[in-house]
Amino acid sequence: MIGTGARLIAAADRLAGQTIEGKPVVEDVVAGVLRQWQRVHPEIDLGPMAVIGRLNRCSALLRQASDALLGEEGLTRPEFDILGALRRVGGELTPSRLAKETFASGAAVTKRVKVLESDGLVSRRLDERDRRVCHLSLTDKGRELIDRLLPEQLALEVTLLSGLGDDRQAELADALGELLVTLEGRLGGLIG
Amino acid sequence: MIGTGARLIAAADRLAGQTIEGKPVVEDVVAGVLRQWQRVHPEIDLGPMAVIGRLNRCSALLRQASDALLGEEGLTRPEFDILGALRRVGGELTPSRLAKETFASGAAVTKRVKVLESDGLVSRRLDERDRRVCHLSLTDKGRELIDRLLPEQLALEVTLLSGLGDDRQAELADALGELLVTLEGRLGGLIG
DNA sequence: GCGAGATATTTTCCAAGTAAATTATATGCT
DNA sequence: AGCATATAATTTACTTGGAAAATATCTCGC
Repeated sequence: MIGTGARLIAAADRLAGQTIEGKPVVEDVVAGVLRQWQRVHPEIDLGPMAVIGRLNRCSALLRQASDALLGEEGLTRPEFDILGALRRVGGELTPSRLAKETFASGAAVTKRVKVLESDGLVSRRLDERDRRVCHLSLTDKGRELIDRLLPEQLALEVTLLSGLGDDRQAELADALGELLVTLEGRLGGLIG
Repeated sequence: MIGTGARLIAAADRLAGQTIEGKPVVEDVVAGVLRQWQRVHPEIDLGPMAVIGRLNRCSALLRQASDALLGEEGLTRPEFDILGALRRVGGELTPSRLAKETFASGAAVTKRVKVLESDGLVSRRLDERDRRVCHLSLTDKGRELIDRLLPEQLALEVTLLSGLGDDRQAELADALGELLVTLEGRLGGLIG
């Protein structure tokens, strides 16, 4: 039987280049929503919705696709994020630091780590100086898993993005980075 | 205690990517993540993560900001989405149609509508032909609320996006729309 | 007209997340 | 030293969302 991941990649492949002379054959769902609003409230400027509505929808669809891939491997996305954070920092993290790295609450990290520990993917070391603290790290099994999954995940993402040319992708990354800097500056203080 | 030292390390980490000439003086959080991965796996192409990581993070921050605004009005975002869908279609919707419009499960719609009905924002009309079906619409109170909230929401979004110039916003909307079309094509059918 | 199956909605049950409380420990002030 | 306060991690209590079951009704073919 063929896996969901393979099916996803096949589906994404089939989508690549579904344009005529650079213009989309069909408009995206947000365009329809914008048109509906325009009919009801012609006086309102819907510019922000054209950006943010699409951003949210793209995010949701991309997330669903990669959740499906991770699901085949028996991992949830938040668990994957924890393994990823531990891998990319290259050493140990405390639960609270891990919460910041993965933008999650402490309680959520506690629960996820408990599962990952019982799966033998993460191990815990107690701090000698400060007995409130513990240090989490990947086991060999955990490192092997994330090192196998990351390329799979990226390969799926490549196909998901392949409807856009490389230059367009770079443009997107650049604009989103610029936006993200201003959002972090504005909201980071307020939120976390 | 670990706090002071760890905080210094964290601060140093945050500064690590800053450069003085032409390059970004402040970078977004995803840039730091990419740098960490690059150190661990220099052979992997992280291009997709530069796009998708930022996309997801922008989406999360924007959502938090507008959730906060809606929270002040006593609404959740999913509830707002339901009111918005009913407003923009300009008439009635069945629960199942509403579920499709708001990308939610039928069960979630049932629960949300129950709350909105008890708040006097949504009303229900039974179909005479087909007694399985009902038709939902906004009450006057519901329409007034969404008509007051939508401009507030858009005004907030304008300020959130104001770090980008208008041309850059249009570029973003365009690129995201192109991406969204390809993602929806058959991925939407396959997954959602 | 009457089953068999299809469809619309709701309900049930469970998984997962958070805020707030709790526990345990460390730090700072006097 | 000793107590008030701060911090790290976990636990608890509660909320929300979805998948699947349940309910109610319709439609089609005979």
